[in-house]
Amino acid sequence: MDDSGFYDFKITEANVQAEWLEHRTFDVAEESSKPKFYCLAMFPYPSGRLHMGHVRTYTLGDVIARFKRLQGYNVMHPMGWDAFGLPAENAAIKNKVPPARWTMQNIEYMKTQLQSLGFSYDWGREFATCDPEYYRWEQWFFTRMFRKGLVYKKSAWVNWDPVDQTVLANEQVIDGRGWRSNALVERRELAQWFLKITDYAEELLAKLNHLPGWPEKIKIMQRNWIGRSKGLQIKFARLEGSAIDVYTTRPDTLMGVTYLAVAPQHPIAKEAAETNSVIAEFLTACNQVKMAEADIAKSEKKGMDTGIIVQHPITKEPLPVWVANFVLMEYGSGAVMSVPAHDQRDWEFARQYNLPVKQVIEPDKAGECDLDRSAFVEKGRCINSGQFDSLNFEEVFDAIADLLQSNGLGERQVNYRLRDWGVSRQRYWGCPIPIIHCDACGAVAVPDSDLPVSLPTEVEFDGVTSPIKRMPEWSKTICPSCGGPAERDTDTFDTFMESSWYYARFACNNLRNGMLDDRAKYWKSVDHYVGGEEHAILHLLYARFFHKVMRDQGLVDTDEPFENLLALGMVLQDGAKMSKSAGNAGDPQHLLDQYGADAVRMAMMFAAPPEQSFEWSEHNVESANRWLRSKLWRAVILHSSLGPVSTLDSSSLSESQRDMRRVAHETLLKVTDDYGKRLNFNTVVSGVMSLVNELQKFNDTSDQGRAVVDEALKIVVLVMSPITPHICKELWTKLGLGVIEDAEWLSIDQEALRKRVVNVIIQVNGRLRGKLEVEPGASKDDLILRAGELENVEKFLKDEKITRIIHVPDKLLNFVIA
RNA sequence: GCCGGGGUGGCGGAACUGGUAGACGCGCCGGAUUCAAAAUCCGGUUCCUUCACGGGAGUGUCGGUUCGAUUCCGACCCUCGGUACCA
Repeated sequence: MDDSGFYDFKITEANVQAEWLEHRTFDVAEESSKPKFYCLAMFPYPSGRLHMGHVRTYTLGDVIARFKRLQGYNVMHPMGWDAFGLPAENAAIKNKVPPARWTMQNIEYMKTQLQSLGFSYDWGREFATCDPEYYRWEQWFFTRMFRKGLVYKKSAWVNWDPVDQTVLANEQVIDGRGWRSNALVERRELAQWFLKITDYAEELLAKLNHLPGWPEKIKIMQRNWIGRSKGLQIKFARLEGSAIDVYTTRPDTLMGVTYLAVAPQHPIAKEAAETNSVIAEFLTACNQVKMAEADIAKSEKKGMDTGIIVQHPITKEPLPVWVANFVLMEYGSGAVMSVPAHDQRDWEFARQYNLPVKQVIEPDKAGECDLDRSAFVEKGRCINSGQFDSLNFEEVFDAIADLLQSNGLGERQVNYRLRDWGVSRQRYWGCPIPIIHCDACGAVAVPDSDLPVSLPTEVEFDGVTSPIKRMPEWSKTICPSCGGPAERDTDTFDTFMESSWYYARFACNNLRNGMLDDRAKYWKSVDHYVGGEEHAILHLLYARFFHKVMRDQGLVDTDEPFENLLALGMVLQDGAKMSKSAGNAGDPQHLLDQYGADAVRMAMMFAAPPEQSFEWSEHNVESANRWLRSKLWRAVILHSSLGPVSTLDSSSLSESQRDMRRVAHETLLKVTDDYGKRLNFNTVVSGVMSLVNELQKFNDTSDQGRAVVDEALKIVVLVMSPITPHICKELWTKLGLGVIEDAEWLSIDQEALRKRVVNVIIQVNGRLRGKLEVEPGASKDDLILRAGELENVEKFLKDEKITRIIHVPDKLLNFVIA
């Protein structure tokens, strides 16, 4: 680190990080004259070691936080741990370590890794979600929702491993078998707690339109996920027994229904199975596919006639009821009316089982409609529909809705694809559900004074049964309502619960007597949220839901948790995402040791724009390290070794000095836009590299030449500092500019941007035929004259008739010939 | 299956509003420096064609709009993410 030449990242990075820690440089408080800026990257699951996906997320978050800090904001940039989850249980089985201990060890190690990457966190705000001081407020909040009627219990299906006698996550079911036992999984029904997220469906949908800072693609995905639709709920009566309800968005095709299809889990299917062993076998087979929509949708479509007959609500004709493996019990009422002529899936099913196809819609215009080849799924006009013939979609929708409504067989309904959020997990390593079951009083919320319901941590964990399910000393308790003997709920929460409100808790992580206080109102919503695109739906939707419930509880006073969202593409390894389950591929540690944090950060930022997925290659770290020491470091050292610099006098510069200065300010303009608006940090790096290349060529050691270099280097070091903060802090000092964390972003000199000459391209029929270097603002006529003199242009215009000449000022001249 | 992305040299990517395709970096090739090496520096590098100037082709595939398309439109192929118990 001496002025004679070499840059030793090990010494500089260690010193700089020690200084940040010692001075608590990035600690932040609420009182400030500056505007607040809350920058947050999705906190990690402490899986053991960081992988390159983490490095990408946290570097991007850090770059934004540091940039905003330089722009004069009071920046909160916290970090914590999403500490509950399945991998801890898996590790506990494998290594015979209790999940809590394994988790805390991981946190300890990963924290050192984050610190060695030089992130500007306010570590005073750190917490882990497995800390009872955190999850007690989650339990408290759940009991508020419970009281408000936002919580209910119903039975729901889970993957059941019949050998290990345990519930399996979808991830743990591989090719239909339990991952450890290899047994064929079955579905089982269990009583579980649900949160009424559907009560907020309308607002969750509507408020997407008030999130201009979110990528359009994420909003589209959420809209589709919520899946609002307008349709009819229709009753198909049976001769005996209760009617079957179906929901349809296409009542215009009601006259074309030829059968009904119900889910294998539908009561009707079960009823049919009672007297028919073949159906019973079929249902068993259907229940051996795991509980994942993708698997259900991809499996071969199969069905069976249940023998049950229903009546068409208008024609009163008898219709058979089939059970079909592709009908989802969770959506709508678990039964659908099938219109093979106008629904592709029904059409395929009808062909497969020789069910009748009845066309009731014809194309409006002379369109394509060949029912021998496929269903006609577009909207059109009714035919073969009796009284509804010739009506269009809207007309028949209303006519049928009115008719069914008047005879009590149907009603208009707005439906959502979004389902209520099942939060019960039959696992150990999670937040205990604060409910007590009493034979006399039913489910009773644990009173505030008894919170938290703590999870015992020193446990024997065999991976099959959750320890708290076989610890009567833990689960046996007294009913808070009647004082009689009662039992605790031994399920734990879905870990998405913890990550649905952690961002708010960072504002007041040390609050002992409440979930949130006024500090959460000071920090308001997260200004910039950074995280992987894989969270586009579930995590982000659940957090949006929680935020609205917290708002209605008076805990926060904004409508949305995340104002701006940066949804990062995946860091791929061998074409797939890096993850805990993939064995923590891509540990950055050896790269940090060999090339340093700045090089790792820079390589990651340079590799690709944030929203794009890319295949990680370690090689770039070496070249980043090379650039930092042999280009950046050397340029500054070379410059400062020549001694003091005089003041820049922009009016007395030579042409080449003015050009050099223009490039510097153009770069500043570009990177300011890249940082602030475009969020493309790869082009920040390439822009700075270009500028440094230009500076190297410039090589002007005159008085004003050095002043130009001095200004340019100041720009280089400051704009690189969010990405490579350690070396830039050192170089900022060497340029005699003080403490870089206290610096302000530089302003652009508009005068310096003015161009002496511009390049105008000359085209013939849109093809490049020549170039002209002219003064800015050259007229079209002038350009035509000078372009005609170019030999290569003349060659193409000779003997041709020019029909048009297109002129884009200071850019292009295009001769159009016949 | 469904929803949402992506596809540009040997590789990562750039081209921001329809206007010079391939910036910047890696790799590779050639050279300088060196006793030699490392490090560093200089030059070249989409493909075909040409001694050269130049010309032709080219941004997943096919088609369309336009004076001009990586950019807009249509169809298709491949690939990645999500698909409600991985987080």
